[in-house]
Amino acid sequence: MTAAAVEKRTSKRKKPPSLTRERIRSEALKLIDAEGLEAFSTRKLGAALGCEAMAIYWYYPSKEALLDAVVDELMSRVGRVAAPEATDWVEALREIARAYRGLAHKHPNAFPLIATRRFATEGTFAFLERLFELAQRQGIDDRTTARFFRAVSAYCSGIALNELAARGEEADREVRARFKRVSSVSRWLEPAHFDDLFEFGLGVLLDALARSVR
Amino acid sequence: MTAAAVEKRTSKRKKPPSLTRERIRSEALKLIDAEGLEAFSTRKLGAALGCEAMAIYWYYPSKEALLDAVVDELMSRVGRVAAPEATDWVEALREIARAYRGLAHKHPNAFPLIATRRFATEGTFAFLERLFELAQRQGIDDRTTARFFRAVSAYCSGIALNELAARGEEADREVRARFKRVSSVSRWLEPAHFDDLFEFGLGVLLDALARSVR
DNA sequence: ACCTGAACACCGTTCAAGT
DNA sequence: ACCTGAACACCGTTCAAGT
Repeated sequence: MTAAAVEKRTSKRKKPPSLTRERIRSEALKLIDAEGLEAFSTRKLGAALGCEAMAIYWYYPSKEALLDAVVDELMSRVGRVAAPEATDWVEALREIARAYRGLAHKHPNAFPLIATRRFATEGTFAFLERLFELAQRQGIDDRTTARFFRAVSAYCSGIALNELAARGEEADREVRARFKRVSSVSRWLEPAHFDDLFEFGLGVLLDALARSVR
Repeated sequence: MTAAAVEKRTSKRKKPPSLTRERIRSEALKLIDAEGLEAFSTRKLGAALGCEAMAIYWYYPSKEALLDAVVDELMSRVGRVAAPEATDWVEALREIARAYRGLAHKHPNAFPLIATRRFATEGTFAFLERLFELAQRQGIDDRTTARFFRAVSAYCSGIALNELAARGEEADREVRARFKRVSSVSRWLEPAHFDDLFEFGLGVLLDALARSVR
């Protein structure tokens, strides 16, 4: 497309908006990733977008609504990464659990948003719909689906939050040293064992699911 | 004690401070319970205590440190409620899990603090020390102790956060209605089933623990 | 030792105004 | 329709000063 054609196009539709909901949302996530949730503000986001902070309010009614949109995008990603298609429900749940925890590692600053916010946006529902469809095709009743889904998702949220909170816990090492048994057991709770700890609890839950499906 | 005696006492020690770490901490919790975490500020806390906001900084280095102290108090309470003395470790863990979830219901506004903050204060350690001592007396090795402790505590954090986030989720009912399977499974995820869902997942984890102990 | 008060560098959001 | 700019009512924290 020539420069003239572009010119003609853009001059026809009076002028395209420089902001979009998507651009704001993804810039918000980038800022949160870079500087943390506490440091994130609509004013800084405005600066990053090259506009006044108030311009954002034309696209989102509040900062809270914008954060919901960020969560929605991240949750949709979990759904895409772990497409529950060919496998059985136990394995689909395992993949999703891993992808969900992976999200916590990829976006440590944004993850607390997901874990504390209500799990009820468009993108989240779309993803759950496919997951629950698969359960039905496997002949798993709704109650069992609900129970294991809740157990696994709660477990993953908790584990991930725990892992994130453990960053910089070395500072507490001296106070912990005064508690003999805590020190002893804590050896197994260190970051080096995070993968093992996660898979262990997940295995316990999914083994029970596998037994109850058969 | 007569008024004169009181007068003599207080005049001897030049003047007792009107603030203490404990008074500030418990007033902070009261404010968070009443108005929520977002609305909580050092300035409002100052007003509630009858002093300038800045007076708090003589007792705590920052708002963050004060919130850590609030978490510490709440965690110590869980330890006291569920005194792991006479029972075996499986049942001790079950009681603690219930007490921990109970905390979320008693202090819904403060609970996210506990779940997202590092689990490493004086009061928390004192409580864990007793819990891990009990595990040792039962002959449970440190690795198994660590694995199940982590699994159960992560599960409880996640479940509790989930339950709190579900408050006011009725607003999302219309969007959920467009997803057939989500609607169907969600019937079992409603507040009426929260107790059942919690006990179900907890049971799965603790049954596995009971098996591995024997 | 314990607390005040002014000040600094921020917030989210409303609202009238610009283009 | 889309964005600006001033304004309002807040924040956490520093620091000098008071008692």
